[in-house]
Amino acid sequence: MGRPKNFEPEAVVADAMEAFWTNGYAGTSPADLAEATGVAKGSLYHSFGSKRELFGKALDLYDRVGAEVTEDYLSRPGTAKECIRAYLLHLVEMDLAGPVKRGCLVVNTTLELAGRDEEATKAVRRIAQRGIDLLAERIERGQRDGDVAADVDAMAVARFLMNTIGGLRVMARGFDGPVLRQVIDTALAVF
Amino acid sequence: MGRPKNFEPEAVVADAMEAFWTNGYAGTSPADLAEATGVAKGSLYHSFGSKRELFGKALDLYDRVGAEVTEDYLSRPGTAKECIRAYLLHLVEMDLAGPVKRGCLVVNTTLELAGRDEEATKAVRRIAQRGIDLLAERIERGQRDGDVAADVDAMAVARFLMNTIGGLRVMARGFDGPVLRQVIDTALAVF
DNA sequence: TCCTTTCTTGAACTCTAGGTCAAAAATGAG
DNA sequence: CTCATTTTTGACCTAGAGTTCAAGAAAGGA
Repeated sequence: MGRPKNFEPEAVVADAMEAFWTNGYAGTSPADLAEATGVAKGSLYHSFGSKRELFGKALDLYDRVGAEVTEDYLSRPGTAKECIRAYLLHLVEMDLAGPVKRGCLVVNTTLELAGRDEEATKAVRRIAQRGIDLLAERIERGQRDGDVAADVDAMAVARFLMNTIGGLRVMARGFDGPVLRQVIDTALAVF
Repeated sequence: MGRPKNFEPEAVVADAMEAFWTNGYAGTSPADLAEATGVAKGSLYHSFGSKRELFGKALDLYDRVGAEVTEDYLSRPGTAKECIRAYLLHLVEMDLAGPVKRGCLVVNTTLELAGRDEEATKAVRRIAQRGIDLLAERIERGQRDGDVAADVDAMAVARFLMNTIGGLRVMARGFDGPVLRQVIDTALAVF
């Protein structure tokens, strides 16, 4: 019973995610969130408790979607290197697609909140680790399939690739497509 | 004539740089700056015009010091790869040394302001480009010295290395020394 | 000495962030 | 229909950000 909700919480979280992604955590005010979601400030607080909690849900959503995309790219046909190249190129294209360069919510959050916000620190660390694990698994599969040399240290390369992704997310703010694609080509030469 | 300044502008800029570096641009209030520099708010505004202008000077100082360190490491004896490895290890050590993980002011600024602040966008882009140029020069020297293969694309590798540095600055927020050093080892295998 | 100039400082001001709240509006239960 | 329950909303509140300013202090020049 009681008055029914006027909005879909999932949709509101998605809208909030877009706002945080574009303007950062501190850069997104409750008023901004109200406008972005179409839900009044008071209602947002009633439903989500605080700006910080809503941000937590937004980061979770970002992570879920991102993990899905990663798994999709890494399970496509082709060698490990082909899959990973396609995945990295996709990330760069996404970064450059929009009119506003907003980078990656996880990287942005890492730099804005890691070290200052306990929960955010753990969250971004967990998300990065999962990305590394997915990459390592794909490289190991490549070794079983015979398209990656057996003496490659899969975990080391996976960590390196995650580092490269982080770098691309920074570089994408100031460099253009050709430069970023050249970085990808150079990075993939390590294995 | 007139009353003499009570402080050394350079020292104040250095203190302000530390504050911005630790807490970010938005995260550092005029009150914080007054405390960090030991100069009253009004005086800071009198001398520097605005928080944004003071930040500009702080970023400039950071850049000058950083370029000096880079040039120092790259001009030390040894092969190109040895110099660059020492330089990257130094960056990681600096990142991990302090009790607070503050990363790199340029990377932090890139993610916080690039795209929102015209001048900051140009500044970080210029700083990154100079880093790339210094790395490319050192690699070319390595080719002349015979310690880097002649068929290496120096500019491509330099861009890749700058990307790796950016990545390390992100990863350093959540991963420990051994992981970061492994990333460096893996990255240096490209040339 | 007095004047001009430049610097120093805390008080004061405006604006916004982040959050709370009370009153009104929808529901289903009885 | 009335009630209990839950949601909706803008008004309201407090704290702090970023900036301006007026009053005073420290110099050198006439």
